[in-house]
Amino acid sequence: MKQAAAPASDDGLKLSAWLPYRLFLVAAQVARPLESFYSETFGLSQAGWRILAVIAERDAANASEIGRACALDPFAVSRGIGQLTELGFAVRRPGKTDRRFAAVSITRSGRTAFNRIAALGSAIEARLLARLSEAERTILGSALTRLEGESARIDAGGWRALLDDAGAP
Amino acid sequence: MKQAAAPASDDGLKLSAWLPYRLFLVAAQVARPLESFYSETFGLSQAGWRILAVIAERDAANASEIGRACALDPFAVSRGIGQLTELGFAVRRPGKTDRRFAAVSITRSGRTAFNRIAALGSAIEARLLARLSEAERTILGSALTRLEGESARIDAGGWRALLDDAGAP
DNA sequence: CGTAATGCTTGCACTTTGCAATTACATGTG
DNA sequence: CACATGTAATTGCAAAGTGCAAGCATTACG
Repeated sequence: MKQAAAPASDDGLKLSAWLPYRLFLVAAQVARPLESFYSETFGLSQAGWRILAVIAERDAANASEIGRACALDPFAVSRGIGQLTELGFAVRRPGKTDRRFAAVSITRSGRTAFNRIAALGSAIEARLLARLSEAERTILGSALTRLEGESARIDAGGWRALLDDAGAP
Repeated sequence: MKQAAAPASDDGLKLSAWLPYRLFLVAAQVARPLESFYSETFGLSQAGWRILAVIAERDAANASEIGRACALDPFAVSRGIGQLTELGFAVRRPGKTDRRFAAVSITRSGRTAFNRIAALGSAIEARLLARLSEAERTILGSALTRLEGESARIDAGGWRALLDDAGAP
């Protein structure tokens, strides 16, 4: 049997031009320096950072709220919170009315850490935005809102749904 | 010591409005159905899929070219190629002139698999693009090109560089 | 030739992840 | 009021993935 180099492309999907990959690439490249900062400075994981950012803007949250807010499954949230409490960046307290929902909130030192990371994060965002015109920023913002919505629907539908409706509403 | 909920936000970084996170979110949500498709259908890993996509558009590539093309370190590339050859989706042949550079190329069945995955990928992209106007697509495309460049520079510079030049060229 | 450099692979320890089972609590039902 | 049922969160463990030192094969250079 031969099994060798087939001539050239059949389907027109070029990875480097495929929208999801391009989004991923920017996100990944930009996440790397940030990640090495918070991981070597605070020993924080990616999930830990995301959760920290979420509880920094709410003043108490339960695990499933956090999960929804930063696209993390319950396991990851639980472990992330565990890490944050170990580091002294968050506290868990049993919920007021329903004690199954533990209320997680950020501590003073958690906020300090958050602010240091956020400063870097803002610097990164500024660097990116500097490459865009005012008009482009506006359009990108509104386009992203729609893309977020659509991608959530795509995710929820699963891959089977994608093949059926090759041309459906 | 008290360590409890601090009042509210200090630094103005809202995760859900932070550009890199928004990009990541779309990319991640959209990648999930695709990933479950190729993983349950072909037993392919994420790295495997990326490499497959790369060798589908070149007709022979060495490991470091592949690595550069899809942002994977040499170890991951090596293992990914290993997986692809085990699945019969790629072949390694010693390089023509310099036999340290093994030439990796896609097989017929690899191309078949690629086309099936690419069909799904294109469907996803189409769903996303359908949410944008023609003008938006153009602008998004050109903006992404610049963001890719800038994010590569940010990545290369590391986090120390980001704090220094709070206001540099 | 022999030594160094290059491209890639492998083995092994370590970390992360996915999932079943578990705990803890709340609520509805006879 | 006991008891089944449902829900939120956690934990233990196996599987998968990752990072890195060391290895092999090959080429380049003195």
